[in-house]
Amino acid sequence: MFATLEIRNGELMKKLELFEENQQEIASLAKALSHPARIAILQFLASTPTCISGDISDYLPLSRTTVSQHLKELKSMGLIQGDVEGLKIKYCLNKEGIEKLKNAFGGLFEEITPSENKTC
Amino acid sequence: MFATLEIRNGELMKKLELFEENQQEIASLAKALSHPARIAILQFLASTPTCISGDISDYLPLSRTTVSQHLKELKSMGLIQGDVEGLKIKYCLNKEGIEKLKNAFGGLFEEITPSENKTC
DNA sequence: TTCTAATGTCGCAAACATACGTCATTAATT
DNA sequence: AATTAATGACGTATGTTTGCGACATTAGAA
Repeated sequence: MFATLEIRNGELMKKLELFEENQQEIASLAKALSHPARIAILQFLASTPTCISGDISDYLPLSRTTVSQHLKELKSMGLIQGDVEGLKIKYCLNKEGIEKLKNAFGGLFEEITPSENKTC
Repeated sequence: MFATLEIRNGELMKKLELFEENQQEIASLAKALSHPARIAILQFLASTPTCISGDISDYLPLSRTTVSQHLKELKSMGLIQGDVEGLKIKYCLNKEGIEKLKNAFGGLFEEITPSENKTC
C-alpha cells in the first residue's frame, strides 16, 4: 500500500511519482477543486439551463485571462468540456468526469471512515 | 451566489476572499487532500487498528520533517488529531473532521450533478 | 542531573500556482 | 479583403507549497 524509493532510467523519480496511482489520482482531482474560483465555475456551469458560451468571467471577480486558465485546468482533469461552436465555445460539465470524481472521493471516504471500535 | 468586487477597510480584498464561504471551505478541504502523501497518511491512519505513535515517515517515501509538515496541515484542517502521550504522539483520524469533509463534498457533488435534460 | 529518543520548528531552495496584460488566432461580418 | 469579436497562448511578477537538513524542546531513562 505504501511506496518505497525507486530508481528509474538511472534518475531519481519525482517525489510525487513515489505514491500509488490511486493516491495520485485522488490528489490530482482534489487539486482541481482546491481553488474557490474552480468550485464557483463548476457550480455556475451546473446552475445554468444550457451550456454556457460567452464570458464566464462576467460572473466571477477575476479577469478573463485568469478564468480561462482555471477553465483549462478543469478541462484537463476532464471535469468540464468546451465545445467549439463557430467563434464561441460552449462550456459544460463533463458527465463522465464528474462521475469519476464522485467515485474517486466516494472510494476514499469509505476507506477512511474511522472505525467505531478502535482503541486509541 | 457569485461574488462581486468589494472593498474592505479601504483596501482591496485578497482575491481568495472574493468567493463565498462555502466555496472557500470546499477549496480548503480539497487542498488538504491535494497531495498524495496526505491521502496516504489518511489511508494509513484509517488502516491501523489503534492510533499510531512512532514515525509515520517509516511508511512513506519522504523524510520525517516533510511528513511532519503534512501531518500539521491535515491537523490544521481538523482531519486528524494528535494526542500527546508522554514523549510520543498518537495520531488518529478525527471523526468530526472526516464527517465535515464528507458533508462538504457530498453537498458539492449534489450541486454539480449534471441534469439529464440540459440543452447543449 | 545528564543523556537519549521522539518530535516539532526554522530557514532555505526549488518547484509550482495564481493573476493578469499583451499578443495571436480564428470565425463571422461588412 | 478588412474589421471586429471571442477566445486561447505567452510571458512574467508575485505568492505558495514542498522537501529537507539543522536546530530546539521536552519526557523519560540511566
